[in-house]
Amino acid sequence: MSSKKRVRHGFSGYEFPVIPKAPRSVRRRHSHNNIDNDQICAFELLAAVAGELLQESESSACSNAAVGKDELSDCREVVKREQLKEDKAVKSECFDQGSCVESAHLPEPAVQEPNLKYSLDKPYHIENNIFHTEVEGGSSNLEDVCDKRTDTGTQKQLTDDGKQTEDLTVANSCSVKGPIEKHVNNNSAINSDSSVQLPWYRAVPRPSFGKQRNNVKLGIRDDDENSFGSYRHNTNIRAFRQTSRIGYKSMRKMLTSRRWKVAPQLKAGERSCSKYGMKSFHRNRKRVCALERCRFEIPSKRRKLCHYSSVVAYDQQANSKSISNSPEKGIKRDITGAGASASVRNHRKKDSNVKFSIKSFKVPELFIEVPENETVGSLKRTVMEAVKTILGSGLRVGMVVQGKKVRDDNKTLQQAGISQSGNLDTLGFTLEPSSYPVSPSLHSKDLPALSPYVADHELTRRPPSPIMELELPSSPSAPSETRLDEHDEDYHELALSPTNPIDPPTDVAISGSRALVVVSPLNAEAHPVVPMNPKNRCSELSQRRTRRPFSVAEVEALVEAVEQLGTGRWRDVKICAFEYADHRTYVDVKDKWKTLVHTASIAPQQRRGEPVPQELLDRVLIAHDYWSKQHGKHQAEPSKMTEAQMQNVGALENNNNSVSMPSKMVGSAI
DNA sequence: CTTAGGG
DNA sequence: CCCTAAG
Repeated sequence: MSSKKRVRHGFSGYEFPVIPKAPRSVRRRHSHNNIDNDQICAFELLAAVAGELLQESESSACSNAAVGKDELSDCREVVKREQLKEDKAVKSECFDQGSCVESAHLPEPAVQEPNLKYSLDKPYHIENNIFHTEVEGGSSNLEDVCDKRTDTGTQKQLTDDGKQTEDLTVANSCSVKGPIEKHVNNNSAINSDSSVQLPWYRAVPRPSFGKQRNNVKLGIRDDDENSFGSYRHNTNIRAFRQTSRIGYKSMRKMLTSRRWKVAPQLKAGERSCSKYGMKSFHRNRKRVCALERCRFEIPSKRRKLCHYSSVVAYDQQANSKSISNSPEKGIKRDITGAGASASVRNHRKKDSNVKFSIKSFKVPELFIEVPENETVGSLKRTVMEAVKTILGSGLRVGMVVQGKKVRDDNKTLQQAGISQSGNLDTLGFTLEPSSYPVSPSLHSKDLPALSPYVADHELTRRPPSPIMELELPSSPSAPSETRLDEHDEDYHELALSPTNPIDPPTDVAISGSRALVVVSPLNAEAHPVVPMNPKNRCSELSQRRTRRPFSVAEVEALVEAVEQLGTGRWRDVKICAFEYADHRTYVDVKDKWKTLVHTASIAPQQRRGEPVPQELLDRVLIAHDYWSKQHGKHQAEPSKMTEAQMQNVGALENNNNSVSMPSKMVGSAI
């Protein structure tokens, strides 16, 4: 553990941020009371949750438990073989799509200890992915594994640490989803085949330097757009740029592109897996292992969706089911006549019951760090601790209907849009830290990331040091928070938007988040595990980014930037005017300019939203006009509007090259 | 990745 | 704001 500390410090300035940036919208830190998890059997907890949700379910846990074991076992075998066979292709595939998913399927909540342990041990991504087929033993060193990986030659050359990381990254690309879906209790309208499912974790060792190279950081997190992969690319590609802070977003796109490039490489048959595979999987209740899982992800560009628990609706009669809330749109519809599946019959509360089964819950993301020379066995234990921690630290259930969080607990299901009419396929559940005070208003805010772990993702824009330090497991309650706050302010969106008051503090959440750092007291080798708060992304869904109207100040900054840079260099304009406003991308800026031009050209009565001073609009038109002409003409010199031009109250309709600008002062902005 | 435009 | 074709 002490080594951890050392390492983190080692990653000073030169290092990259530890945690990827958060989704564009909804960036918040979350609290997570460090309810000194009394080792609450996570699964018991889940069982409880499931129990609540399953209105009439008389758990068929016992049976499931037994079944689960077998299936897991089988699945694992299959995975292994499959991986051996299709190794390479799949690996890159999975990686490219950025969804190195791995999930440990934990049998039904009521599972007994032995089984529990078993299932946890087996399907771990670490084993199935990182170590792939080359490592069997539980005592191998991560380092060794790395070497082996690179030796296979299937990955990129090991030229430096970064590369090595990549290798590892690629290696752990496959996922396993061992669906355990045994419906034992046929009498129950609601089949509680619930199972705990770890997210499609992906473990990505972080690059390291010099002495620190002995540590491997595994960002094990919920498969999502915010991948360490993104982070890594980001740093590699743009580290040299001051503007790397916006890299995340860019990367996201890049990854998307890569995914698309990969998809076509699949064989026709494989490609269709996304639908066919899933379909058959759910329909036939067959096991789906790593490879398939990977493929499912490929066509999906909907990664933004969180991994909600899968909900299966049942039609007691037909015994048909449909999985719902599949992150992958398109799949969901294919499953079956989803509507029918939710139909309810013969019930006392005639036609008013909603029946469904929660197939599985996904565990929030985890952040793990272990030394490179860590043993596999130890890492497994670490992960186990992480799981236990996250499950035992207090969870509550969140519900999502049609992509939206249902926060009002007082609503009836009907009011929430849940009825037996068949829309259950839009229903999803999430597990969230129960200590986190949900505030709808706060949720959509773009809060500064104060906590390295919970805030996750958004940190790429900041120097890494503070993050590193905060990872110190030994300082869960350290004053680091304050530091972060201060630090954050420096990097937070500049005071460019007076209309965007500093987001309300979320003390509870913030302070609580730090408690996420957990040091297992049970295992000497255990390492700090930090469950990443799932809330962030889960609440975000795949919705478009939250709308952020440009404030007048921002508009002014934009206008000024355009006046100087022109309308063809949006990236520069963005950097110039919104350097610290991470939520503004150059595309946003460009779009805004577009609308500004439009706004400026229409009657004031037709304008909507916060009125923009006519003065600014005038400047918009002028600048727009100016740059338009510049382009058509001698584009030899990308000259910016000179002072002279700006000072000149010239005619906008100049035919010749001498386009001039009015006397609006450029430097008066802000 | 950036731009430029349509949606 | 999103998505994408182009560059």
